Amino acid sequence: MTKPIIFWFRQDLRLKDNPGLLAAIATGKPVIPVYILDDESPGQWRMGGASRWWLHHSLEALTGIINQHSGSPLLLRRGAPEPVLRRLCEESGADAIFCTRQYEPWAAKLEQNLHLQLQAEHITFKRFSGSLLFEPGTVLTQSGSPFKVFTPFWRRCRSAPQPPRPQPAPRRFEAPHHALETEPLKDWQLTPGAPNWAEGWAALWQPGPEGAAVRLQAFLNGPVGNYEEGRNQPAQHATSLLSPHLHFGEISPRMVWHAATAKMADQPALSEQINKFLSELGWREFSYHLLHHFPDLPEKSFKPQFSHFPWERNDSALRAWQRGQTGYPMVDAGMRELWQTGYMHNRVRMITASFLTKHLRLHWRLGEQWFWDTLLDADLANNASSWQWVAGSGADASPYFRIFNPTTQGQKFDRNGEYIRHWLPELAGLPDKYLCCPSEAPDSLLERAGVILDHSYPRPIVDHSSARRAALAAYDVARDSFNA
DNA sequence: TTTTGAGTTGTTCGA
DNA sequence: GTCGAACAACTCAAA
Repeated sequence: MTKPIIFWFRQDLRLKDNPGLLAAIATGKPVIPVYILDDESPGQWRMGGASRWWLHHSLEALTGIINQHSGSPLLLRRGAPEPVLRRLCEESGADAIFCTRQYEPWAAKLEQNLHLQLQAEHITFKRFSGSLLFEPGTVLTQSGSPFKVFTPFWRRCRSAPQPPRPQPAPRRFEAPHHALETEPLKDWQLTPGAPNWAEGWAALWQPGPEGAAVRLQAFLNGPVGNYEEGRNQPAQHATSLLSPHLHFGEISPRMVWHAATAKMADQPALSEQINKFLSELGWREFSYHLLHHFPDLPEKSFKPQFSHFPWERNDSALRAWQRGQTGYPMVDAGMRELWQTGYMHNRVRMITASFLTKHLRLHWRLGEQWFWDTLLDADLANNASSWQWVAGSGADASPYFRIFNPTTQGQKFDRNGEYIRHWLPELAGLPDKYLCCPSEAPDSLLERAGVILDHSYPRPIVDHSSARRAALAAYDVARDSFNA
C-alpha cells in the first residue's frame, strides 16, 4: 500500500502554478491537503483581524476548488505545525510533507526546525519556491552583498533570465481511503461577530484564486494603460488591487509577471506603463529580499542613526490618527478607508504614514502595528520595509526632509475632492477650495456646508509648518547624537 | 582601491 | 505664476 503524501498549504492558497503541490501529485501517491492555523509559533507576527477575515474566505474558496478538483477534502487543523503535522503523519501513514517556502524570519526558522525534527523520524520534508519571482540570496551585487538600493537591484533582476513560466493546474488527485478529521472553519472564528466591522467587505473583495484572476484581467484590460498617472489618484480604482491576493498566494507573482509581459508583447505602446507596474512587483521582491538579509527589519530601524531619533509618545495623537480625526482631510480619509474597508490606496498610505512619523513624530513601529492589524494585505516584508521607507529609516528610503504636506497632497491627487467627500461625508458640502483645509474656510461657508469645527470635524491637531520644522530638528538631533 | 554618479513617489523659498 | 535651488549629507554600486 502506497504511503500518502501531505501537502501543507500556507501562503499559497491556490492550485495553479503551485510547484510543491504539483510535485506532490507527481509522486503518484495519494495527496492529503491540509491548512494549519498557527497562532502558536514563537516570534511570529500573529495574523491581524482584517487578514483573518480574508483567510476565512480564501479557505472557503480553496475548499471549493479542491472539492471540484480532487477526491481529497482540504483538512483544517489548528496548532503549532510541528506536532500537527507529526500527528497527521501518524493518523494517515504519510511519510512525506511538501510545502511552499515562506520568507518571514520566524517562518524560515520554523521550516528549518521542522526539517531536522522530521528527518529524525524518517519523514521527508520538501520546500518549494512559489511565492516570489527571484529567490532571496540569489540577487546580489558583484561583490556578493545584498542590494540596498532598489534601482540597481531591479536592474539586476531584469537582466537575469525571466522567472519561469507559470505551471498549469494539476490533474485530479486522490485522497487515501480512510477519512481524516478536520475542524469546521467556523470554529476558528476568523470573521467578526458583533459588531461586524467587516460588513460590506464581501461586496468589495472576492478572496480566492478566481477573484484574483478577475482582478488581474480587469486591471490589464483597463487601468494599466494609464498606470503611471492613474495610480496616484486615490479616487480612481487604477491600481491592480492584487496585494491581498498576492499575500495569500491565491495568484503567484509569476502568473502576474507573465500576464503583464504578454500584454506588453501584444500592445507595445503600453510598455512604459506595464514596466512601471512590473517595478511595483519589483518592490515586493525587494522587500522580501531585504527581510531575508536583514531579519530584524520589522523591529529595528535599518539606518542606525534612527536608533537615536527622539520619537514622541502621545496616545491621544495616535488615537486621532487611527480614527481619522487629525483635522487633515486627506489623512483622515485614508485612515477611515482603512478602517472601513481593510484597504488604503497606496498614495494615501504614504501620506498617512508620513503624517504619523513626521508631523506627529510617533515611531514608525506604531504605524506598522496598526496597519498589520487593519490591512487585508498585511504582509510582514512589505509592511516593514514600506514603513521604514516613508519614515526615512529604511533601505533606499526617501530623504528625511521629504515631508508630505497633507493639504497640498490632497489638492494635488484628489483634485475634485471625490475621495475626501466619499470618506468624510461631513465635509462633502464644502467647496473644493477648502476641502483639504476646512479650518481655513470662512465661517459663512462652513455654516452653509453644515460643518461645525471641533464638533462635526476636528481642527488640525498639529500645525503643518511648525510640525515640519520640529521634524527636521528631531532629525538633526538623531544625526548629531549618532555622529557624536 | 579610489572615484564617481546616482538615489520611487516632496516642499518651500526667493528671485 | 514659474523656476531653480536648498533642504543634508550619505551610502551604495560599479567602473
